[in-house]
Amino acid sequence: MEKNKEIARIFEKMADMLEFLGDNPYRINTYRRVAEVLSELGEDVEDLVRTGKIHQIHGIGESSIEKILEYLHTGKISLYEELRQKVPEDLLELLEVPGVGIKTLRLAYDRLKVRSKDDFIRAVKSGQLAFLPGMGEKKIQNILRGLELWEKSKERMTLLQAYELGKTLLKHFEEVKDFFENIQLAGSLRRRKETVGDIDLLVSAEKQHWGELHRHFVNYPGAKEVLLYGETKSSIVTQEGRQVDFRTVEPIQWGAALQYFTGSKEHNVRIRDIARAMGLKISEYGVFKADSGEWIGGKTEEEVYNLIGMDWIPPELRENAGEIELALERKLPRLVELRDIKGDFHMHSNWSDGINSLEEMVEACYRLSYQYIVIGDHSQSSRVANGLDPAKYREQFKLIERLREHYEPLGFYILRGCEVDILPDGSLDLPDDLLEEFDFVVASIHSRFNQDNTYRILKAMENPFVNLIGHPTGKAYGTREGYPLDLDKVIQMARETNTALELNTHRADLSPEKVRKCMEAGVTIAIVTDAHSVKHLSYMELGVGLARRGWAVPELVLNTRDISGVREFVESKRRLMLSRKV
DNA sequence: GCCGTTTTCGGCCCGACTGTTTTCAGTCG
Repeated sequence: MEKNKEIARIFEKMADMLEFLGDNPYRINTYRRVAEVLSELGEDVEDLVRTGKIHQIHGIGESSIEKILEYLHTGKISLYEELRQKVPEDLLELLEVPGVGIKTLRLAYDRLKVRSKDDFIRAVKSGQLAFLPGMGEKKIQNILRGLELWEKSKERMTLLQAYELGKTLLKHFEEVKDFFENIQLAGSLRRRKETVGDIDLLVSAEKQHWGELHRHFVNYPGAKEVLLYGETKSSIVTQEGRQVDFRTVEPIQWGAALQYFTGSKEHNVRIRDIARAMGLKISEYGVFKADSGEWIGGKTEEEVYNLIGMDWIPPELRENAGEIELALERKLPRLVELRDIKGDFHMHSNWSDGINSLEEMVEACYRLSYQYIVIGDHSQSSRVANGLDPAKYREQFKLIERLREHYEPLGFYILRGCEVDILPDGSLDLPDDLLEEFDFVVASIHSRFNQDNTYRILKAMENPFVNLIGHPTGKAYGTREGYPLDLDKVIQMARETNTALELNTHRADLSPEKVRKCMEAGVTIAIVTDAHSVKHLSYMELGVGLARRGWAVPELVLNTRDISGVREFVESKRRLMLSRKV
């Protein structure tokens, strides 16, 4: 799948370069679309070429196939090489900076002879850019703030990026699986922190294989640079500029090492304190008696925790935020687990802005052994997302009806759903008589964030047919802060109206702290992928991790209910709200 | 550059917000 990513990246860059040169916007758009399709494709592009299936991929035409073939044969795309002669590639990296677009870069290029990233940053900071037309005080401030944010976002990756990179690394080690016993991603990725600084990869193996394992690690195809290459510890920097630390330990040290490298630091400090008070010493090599230095355990994490008189603590809770006290009392809650999840409530098909067809999404969820799914395409006012009008939804109902005939006998239920826009005044983008026909309704704010968002969401929750508020705070990982909102009021209303709040894996919204607030208030959450392709469906595991980080228990996670439980959830709200009306 | 039960040529990329403006350009989702 590495090739898919490489080619997608080149198409993305070509689109940027063509835009810089003022090329046909539709052509540019097409290149972006090709990049998107390639990176979301569930199959290896080389396989698709071999089987000829590449010709059936929607959005990739003859001209693009030619370029793909050229790349597969020669490792290059001549158009890209030509463009690199005309456009300073390095400058275009700044498109990632919020508030900086292609026109601004072009303007600086033409008028200030800016040719590189550093040139541009200098031009902003020295005040030169401010002399150009359309560049007022506020715009300059905006760009400066954008640059700051951009620098910061480069330091840490989002959990999603870390997760993907981690999975690729694990796959890389499958080739040498005979040489080790255990392998795990540790660190903040294992704790499911929303942002991750670097990746920690830990392996237990017999000492004689360590050399081979480290050699395999530094030969990871995605490595750009080897920082460190030793017998127990090696580090690389990936193409994307991410550091990965790799460590080998002996099988008998596995639990202690995993505990040590998972952190957090604050958690481990407390753990070692408690051990010391018991006359013990914990290190990455095991648990020892402090006086004699005798090894007494550490093969598993459970053993480490049990030896100091507490229950094993789920990694997501290891922040010294009350988990240690509860583990000592053996009163930790039973957190939601991936195997509890029986369905997904929020996903898109190519009826709106998804990549895959509805049929493909359905089949993929069936294969995940879910019991039910909700198709939730965008509603009409989300024009960018190609939102559906009532007639389109009714057309989709017919398709769902047909699919049900096949899947329901297999015990798999397709629920009619939508992601309906909450309009600026808090009303919904679809009429009640249509909403009533859905089996499950997600309502979200997508635009006009400067309105009274709290009021909008409260009002939406009063609708008897709205079951879930989509990405309730508007936050998206490190990149977007979220709109102004009184979440406490939203939580209170959610409880009063039997409405669930969404934990959106795609955006990491709700954040774990906010999940915890919901749990304390007894409000039900739903963990959803908001999948726009088949591939995204697999991120459920991450969503569960984020929920666990928010101390989520299965009783308050809607996806742990079976189909009749979900139907009861929907029905009970309708009954409740209608009874209030009379 | 891609696509097609209204089209094999002519659509596709819409609308809000912000900041710079006095009628609009750039960015973003």
